[in-house]
Amino acid sequence: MAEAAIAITNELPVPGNVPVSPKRMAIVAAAGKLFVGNGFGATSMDAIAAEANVSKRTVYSHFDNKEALFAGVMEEACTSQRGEEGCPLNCDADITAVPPKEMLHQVALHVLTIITAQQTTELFRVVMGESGRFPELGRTFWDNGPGWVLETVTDYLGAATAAGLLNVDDPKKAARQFFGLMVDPIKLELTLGLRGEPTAAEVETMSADAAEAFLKIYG
Amino acid sequence: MAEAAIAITNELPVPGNVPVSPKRMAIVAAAGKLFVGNGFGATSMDAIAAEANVSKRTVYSHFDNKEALFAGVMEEACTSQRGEEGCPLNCDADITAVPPKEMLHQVALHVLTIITAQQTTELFRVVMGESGRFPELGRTFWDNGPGWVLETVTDYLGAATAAGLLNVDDPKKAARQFFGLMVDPIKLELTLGLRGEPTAAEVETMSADAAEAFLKIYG
DNA sequence: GTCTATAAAGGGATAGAC
DNA sequence: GTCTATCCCTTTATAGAC
Repeated sequence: MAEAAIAITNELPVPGNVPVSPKRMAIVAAAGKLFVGNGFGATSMDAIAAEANVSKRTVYSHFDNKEALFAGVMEEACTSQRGEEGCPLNCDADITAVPPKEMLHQVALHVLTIITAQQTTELFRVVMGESGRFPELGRTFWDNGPGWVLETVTDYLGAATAAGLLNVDDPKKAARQFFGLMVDPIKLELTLGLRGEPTAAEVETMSADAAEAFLKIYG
Repeated sequence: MAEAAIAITNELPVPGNVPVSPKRMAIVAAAGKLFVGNGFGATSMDAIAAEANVSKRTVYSHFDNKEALFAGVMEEACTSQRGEEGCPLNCDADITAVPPKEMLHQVALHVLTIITAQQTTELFRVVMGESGRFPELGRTFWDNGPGWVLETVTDYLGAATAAGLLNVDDPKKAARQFFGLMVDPIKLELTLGLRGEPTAAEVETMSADAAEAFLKIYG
């Protein structure tokens, strides 16, 4: 009986067998669209309910208030954009089998492809704008994005140095420098709306430049 | 008669003999405080008028609408924070007389001191959050901040290479790399509220590291 | 769980006197 | 330029029926 009810109200089970209400998903999707488009303060719960084709009372039955809904949207967005699977540093193969230049190039390619995407930029804007008022939001974003990259690269640089492929004295500092060489100031220009998403060729060039510059420091 | 009226209504003339209404200044200051604290969408014109101890009608007599007021706040904030005067690249002395390492160190120190300040971070958050909806705002911020730094550093790197002090083939690209080595990912951590303003000693270390790393690439 | 209806408050913008 | 007073609309959140 209980299982039948779950089957009816949850048409789209997600991996891990966690049942997610389709109405809840619609609300989160609608809220995400409107928060990104209009900002947090200028988005009304009315508009979210209308966009989700759901009554306002239903919104409040899933989320206690506007802030909780915002947090839900960001959690969803962050986890759906992590993209760990495609990362060259996240495979099972021996990372020291690939030349560092090639490895760093691939990592930069992966990271830049994700963070220069239009959708990422729009999410980024909202997170930046609201992280002053939602401290936990900044932490969630960091852990699911830049923080994860830094950690992963730090580990790689340590391993590559241990294998004699690189000459990195402080892997943490070096990872931060590589991060800076990759993303700046392109990320800033994108966020400020001063340029559009780069082409694949441009991303390729930026990645190669970042890897090359990094190797001149630690090669 | 007209001069007398100006003298009465403008108690605080600014350098350049441009008279600025004290009420207008109060409005801009109040709006800046509230926009930073609550975001653009969640800040009301009522609240701004109250914070400025001014009637709402007075706000509308100085700024046509909320957007115009926001633009005014950002223009003021950007110009007041440029800090060009203290920049080592903006003095009259011969820039090639100083060793590049020392010069880059001083530049990084100057830039990092400005952009890691609490006030800058708070402004930065608002600009990021709203630049999707106010394209001109992103441009204004860029021109008065990062864009100016990049341009200035690009010029310096070209001059230093011409003088035989550096070996920079592409000054524009190199300036962007120096920018990345300086500000990332500390700027991101600050914006996300994950850490507080660094100490003077930390800024000093970051500046030295950036200059040192850059010279390993182009020294 | 979901809806319609509504309460209670606050939003942007304006009119007209001084 | 500045103020008081106000229009008209939208907001968040809740009540009560189904």
